[in-house]
Amino acid sequence: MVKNKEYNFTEIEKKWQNYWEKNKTFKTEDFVDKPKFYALDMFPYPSGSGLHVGHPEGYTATDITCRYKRMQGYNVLHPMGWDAFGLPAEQYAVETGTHPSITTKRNIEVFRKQIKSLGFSYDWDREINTTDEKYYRWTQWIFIQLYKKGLAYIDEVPVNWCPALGTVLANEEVIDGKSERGNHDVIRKPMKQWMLKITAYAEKLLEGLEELNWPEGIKEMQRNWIGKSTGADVDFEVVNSSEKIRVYTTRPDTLFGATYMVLAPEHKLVKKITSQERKAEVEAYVKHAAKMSELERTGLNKEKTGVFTGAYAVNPVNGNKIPVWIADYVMLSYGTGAIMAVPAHDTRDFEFAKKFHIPIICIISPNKKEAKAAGANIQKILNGNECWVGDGKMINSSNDKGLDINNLEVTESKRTTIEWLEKKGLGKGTVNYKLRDWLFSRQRYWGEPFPVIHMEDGSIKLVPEKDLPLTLPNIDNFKPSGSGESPLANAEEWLSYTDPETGMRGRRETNTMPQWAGSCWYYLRYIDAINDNAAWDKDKEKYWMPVDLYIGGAEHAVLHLLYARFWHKVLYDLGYVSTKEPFRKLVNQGMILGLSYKDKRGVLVPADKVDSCDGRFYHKDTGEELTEFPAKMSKSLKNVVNPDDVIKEYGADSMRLYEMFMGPLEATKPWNTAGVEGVHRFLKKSWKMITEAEITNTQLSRKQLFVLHSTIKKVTEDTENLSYNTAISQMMIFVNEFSKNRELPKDAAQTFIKLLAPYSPHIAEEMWQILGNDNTLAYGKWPEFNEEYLKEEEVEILVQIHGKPKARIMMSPETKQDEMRKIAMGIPEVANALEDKTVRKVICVPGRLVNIVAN
RNA sequence: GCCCGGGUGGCGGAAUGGCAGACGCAACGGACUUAAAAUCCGUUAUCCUUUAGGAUGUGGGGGUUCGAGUCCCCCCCCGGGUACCA
Repeated sequence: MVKNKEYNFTEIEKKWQNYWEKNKTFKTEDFVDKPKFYALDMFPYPSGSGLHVGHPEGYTATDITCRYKRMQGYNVLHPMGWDAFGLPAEQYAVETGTHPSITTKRNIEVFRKQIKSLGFSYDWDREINTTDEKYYRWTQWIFIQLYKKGLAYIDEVPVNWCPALGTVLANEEVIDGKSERGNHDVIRKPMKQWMLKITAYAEKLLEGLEELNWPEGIKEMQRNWIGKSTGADVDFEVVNSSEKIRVYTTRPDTLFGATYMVLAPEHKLVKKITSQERKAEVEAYVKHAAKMSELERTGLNKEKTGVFTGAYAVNPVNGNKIPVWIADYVMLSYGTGAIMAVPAHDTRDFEFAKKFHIPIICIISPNKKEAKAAGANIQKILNGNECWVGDGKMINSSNDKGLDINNLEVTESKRTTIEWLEKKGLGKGTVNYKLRDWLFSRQRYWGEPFPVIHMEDGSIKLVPEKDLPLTLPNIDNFKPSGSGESPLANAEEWLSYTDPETGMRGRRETNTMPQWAGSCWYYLRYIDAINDNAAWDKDKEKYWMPVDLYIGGAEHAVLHLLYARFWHKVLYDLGYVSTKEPFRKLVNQGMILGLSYKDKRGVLVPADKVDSCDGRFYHKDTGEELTEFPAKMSKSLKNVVNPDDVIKEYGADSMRLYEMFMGPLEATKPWNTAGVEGVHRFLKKSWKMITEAEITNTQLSRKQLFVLHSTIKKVTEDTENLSYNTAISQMMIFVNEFSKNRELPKDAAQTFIKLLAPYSPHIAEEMWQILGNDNTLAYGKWPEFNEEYLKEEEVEILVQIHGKPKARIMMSPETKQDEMRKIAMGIPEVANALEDKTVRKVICVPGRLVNIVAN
């Protein structure tokens, strides 16, 4: 046994990382006869700036759980890969001419090295890379399956076109209608784009959420994104015209209050119904609206605008002639692109009607209680001078054609109105979703090419599956083509195609797929990462799916998770996967902030300008006292923490431990390097406890048994619940207790090492070896606790009078309530306090307290 | 505006409706040392009080309860998401 060795973490960590790699300790076999556990990390985009401390947070969490599960006898799948297509590499290529594949390869190498230095137990044989043609071959294959199922189509969709840059920009590259780079004008230009019909799965995506063990907040965000609403389509006849305007409304009950209509400026009826004298004004407005981006139309302009078309329509419930307007607050893309406006009961319509002096007719008498709570003036509402969107009873709502909903509540009147509309053939009940089809093409080089050829007769030909992958041509000019097409439009040779059978010529699709594509199914490829015959083996899929634990950032709450669920559901319907949902349990790790400093005026001070002394902070130059506060890590604040530096100074084990000890996994929390010091001290103390104590075979004291078994219990339960921070606290308590003595019972030592192993695996392996074991601890048996040792003979019971602590007394936790009461009343202090008082009630909680109510 | 989180010591945080502040950081005192670092021991919510003790205390206000950080109602503040979705 090697004794009194210093805790040389650098050496120990290198030694065990080499050992695991050489022995393929974490290579995962399929079909092992053990319960399976699939833990997935959201794979990173390998950026040029390397890993930041946010990445290892989630990775450490899954790694702890995986190591813990292995020790509990699970067959664990824990893979890692690279989401490596994307804009930054392409922009770098435009600037420097370096091919994105070179940048990507280099960045991946840095990322891999950094991730490996943390000692994660990934099965590196399953590493994937979305830019590898052996991978994207199958991304293309899935696209073909989507296409064949009728879920992929081409549509003319407006894109952010920047004439000055000659390129199409992503939404995030456009700021206030100008390009982020160069501040050039950006206009919306329609282009032919691939769309995926995610709307066909809206209902399934909504229903599927029910069965998932996901944070309620994320599920709610997805529900809102899908945005299901029920209502009715209603037809309004246009006066002096054969046209009808169809509107979608969630409030068919308010038809009697509809005093005007609004069409989206792009609505196809606008041209047909506009009167001669209004034509010029309407056209000008349409032109103006077309220039604005959707964000400008919706987000920024609070003030309502619109113009009257000169046309009138007939309200189907009462025959009233109502004016038809156009306004940009109505979107073509939602519902039917036209609305009936009920200004008395819709805030947007109310604002609009006020501005343009359109009549406002109240048809709901507000629920008095609700109106009072909302601070509404009922009289003003009834007069049409205030808007009421709450509940109430219908008024002024009957006609002579058999519809009378007066005095009905909202729900009932909706139902009655829809029935009446359907009977008269004027409308029908419908369901609508906010969810829109997914714009699936990008005018970029660095993405998956579509396996599609546009033939000269206008037809679309798919690249035969056997000819996949369709690889990216090797080009050297990554500048945009100038036409709005991707740089692929310059790859003449690659573009042209001649059908080998018919001789017909065609041109390849120049769009590429968005970054989402590769990440939509990567969890399936890990299952069978090097299969050249199929995207994955169905039996392996059955064995491993679904993912049991998926950890990643909340920024992917909606899009990535919704898109991946969509593809998964399609693959399920096609019989390629066996589960309806891919990710059973989802956890979002919180953001890690840096510590920042500001002076009294609130001016931020970069961290390298700050001196600290006695727990206070001062400006290096001015000496002014500063306040410390958490803020997002940024280069300008100089508060970015690099994991490499932390590992160099404290080791990977300390880094892992601190990432988890900071607070709950889901919480946003500030990084404080002093905290790393704390957990590092704990590891040093553990090391000393094991290496310096005399390891004996002596019996544990009762107290030691209690601490040992409470520690097993707490670490087991907390690890199970992903409450890693409190598990670590308990291990600290253990070490504090057991390092008091010179002697350390071997059982306790070995048990502790096992509990620590998932958290700080390198030091655990080393200490395990020091105790004379020669196998890796990776598959060691997880300790179990014995309830017997958790029982205490005597516990301190609190005696309260009126809920105020009065005395404390030791007794067995088994003591019966009557007995507790008797003992408590017998305490002199208590008896004194109770003199000349009548005891009204005594509450006895065994093992806890006695509360005496007296007066 | 709406939706989702969250407000607990100097700081990160802990607490099945049952003694608020576990564990860690920082600070202070002490031991060891020629000294420092490291290590070890102790103190540390606030206020009053010499001690003993007392009062206050989980963003604010009400409520339920013998008992509320925890449950209910109202309000304030911070973070994130989203935006005229008819």
